[in-house]
Amino acid sequence: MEQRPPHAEAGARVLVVDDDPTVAEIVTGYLDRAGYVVDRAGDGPDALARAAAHWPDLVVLDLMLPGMDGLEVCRRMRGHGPVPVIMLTARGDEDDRILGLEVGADDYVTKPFSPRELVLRVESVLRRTRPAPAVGSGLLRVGGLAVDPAARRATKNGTELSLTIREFDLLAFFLRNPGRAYAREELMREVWGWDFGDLSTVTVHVRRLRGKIEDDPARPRIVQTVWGVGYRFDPAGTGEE
Amino acid sequence: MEQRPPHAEAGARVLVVDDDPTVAEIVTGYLDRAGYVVDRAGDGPDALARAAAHWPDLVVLDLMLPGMDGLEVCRRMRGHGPVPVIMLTARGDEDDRILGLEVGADDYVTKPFSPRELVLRVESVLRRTRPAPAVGSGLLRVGGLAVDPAARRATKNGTELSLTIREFDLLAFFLRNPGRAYAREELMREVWGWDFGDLSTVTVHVRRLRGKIEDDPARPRIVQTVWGVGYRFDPAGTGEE
DNA sequence: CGCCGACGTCCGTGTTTCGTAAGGAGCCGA
DNA sequence: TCGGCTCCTTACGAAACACGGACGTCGGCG
Repeated sequence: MEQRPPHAEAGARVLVVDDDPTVAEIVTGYLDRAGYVVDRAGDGPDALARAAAHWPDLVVLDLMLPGMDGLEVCRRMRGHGPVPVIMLTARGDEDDRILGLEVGADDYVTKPFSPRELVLRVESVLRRTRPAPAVGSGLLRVGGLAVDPAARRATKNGTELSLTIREFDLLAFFLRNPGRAYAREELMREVWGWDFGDLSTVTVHVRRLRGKIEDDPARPRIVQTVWGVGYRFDPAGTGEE
Repeated sequence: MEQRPPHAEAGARVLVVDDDPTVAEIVTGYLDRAGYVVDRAGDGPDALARAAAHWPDLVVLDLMLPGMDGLEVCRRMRGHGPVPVIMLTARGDEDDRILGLEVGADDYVTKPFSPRELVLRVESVLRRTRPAPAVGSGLLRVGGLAVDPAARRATKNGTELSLTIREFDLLAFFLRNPGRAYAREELMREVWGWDFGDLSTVTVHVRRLRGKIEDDPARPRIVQTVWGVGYRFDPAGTGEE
């Protein structure tokens, strides 16, 4: 009995975010049997962390979450890269629907829902967005720096850089948002997905990144320090060709 | 029937380089229907010649070409001028990806690919490489002075000013409210966010700012003193060009 | 089990920036 | 011209800040 639906992309990665263990369990079970690789998260920060570790092909997102709500999670996720999102909303709550669509959800399912319906929607959205997982997620290139988010590779002037996960994400974020100054808090939120924590963590990772991409790490030109504010990625600092 | 997708840059010129007539035909067809002006070349020299005749806005380049290969074509093309390039590579060939990164492709598509995906990538790259002119993006400009709050950069007649936080905020406030006179109390409230404090603080910072932006700090023309009142930012004083 | 890399945290240090004080110069009205 | 008030200028101590080095932990891998 071929249980796998015709359009289930083999091994597409789905991240399920719901604070209700029962719901998450059922949904996970169905998606798993449908042939997807399923990851689970119980709240917003958890979701962002897991997404950072393994970028999902689609996110099933409960609108109501403890702490950071679904809209916020969706917005931040989109900050890292384009990803289709299916929202789970309270029954017939029109406001929720509107909010969901505004924030850019690709579809929504109202509770209570049938798990089979959800699976169908997942398939549908994946089919719809499949040819374009790369709109905006293509190669990032600024000056002599190139980052390939899909392959998780980065090069400078043609030579490959060996970056750690954090360094890579940090650099990728900078390439996606060149020229702007970011406070450590923002970087911590956008790259780490944390709302709190020691900000010196950011400082240290910036230093480590600099050590790998700057010609003279003591006098950085690519990732500049904005005194009293944070850091800024300067496109002009990347050794142009 | 308006077939043109919303994001097609009107009449952008795309050069398709592929030695396989079938592939070239299909790609050309899709790009043409998407609203682009498409040119075709079957090999390297041909591509260079056509590029010389009509410089393209973007090149879709097969990596495998008879004679001169895609990397060489890309390199030579770049020698004549900056142009975005999308590489067509063999499926999942990691080496090709690396090569694409090194040689400076802006994106790559692995064969076999869906023509629709290619069109989306073309749009994406064109959108990316043609950054919208920063109009209404919060950039403040008066005369020769320019302040970019997001980047936290300030320039005078094109040369960068190195301002401290307070100086920057002060200047930004002035640029946002030109021509009006402000009491020290107001500046302290608006820029510092304090309702109390030594007003000489404002005086000193105004002086420091003057030292960095005035041609002759002893006879300030940009930030003028309004006797018995406070200070006024005078647009006419900014060295217009 | 031990090794090693990645990560987050902490601390000492040098530098930058800030706020205030104080003396001198400038402006204004009598 | 003089006195009073305002503004300019300089200087300085204190605080804030960024940086580099180092350490302990955790997890993966041999």
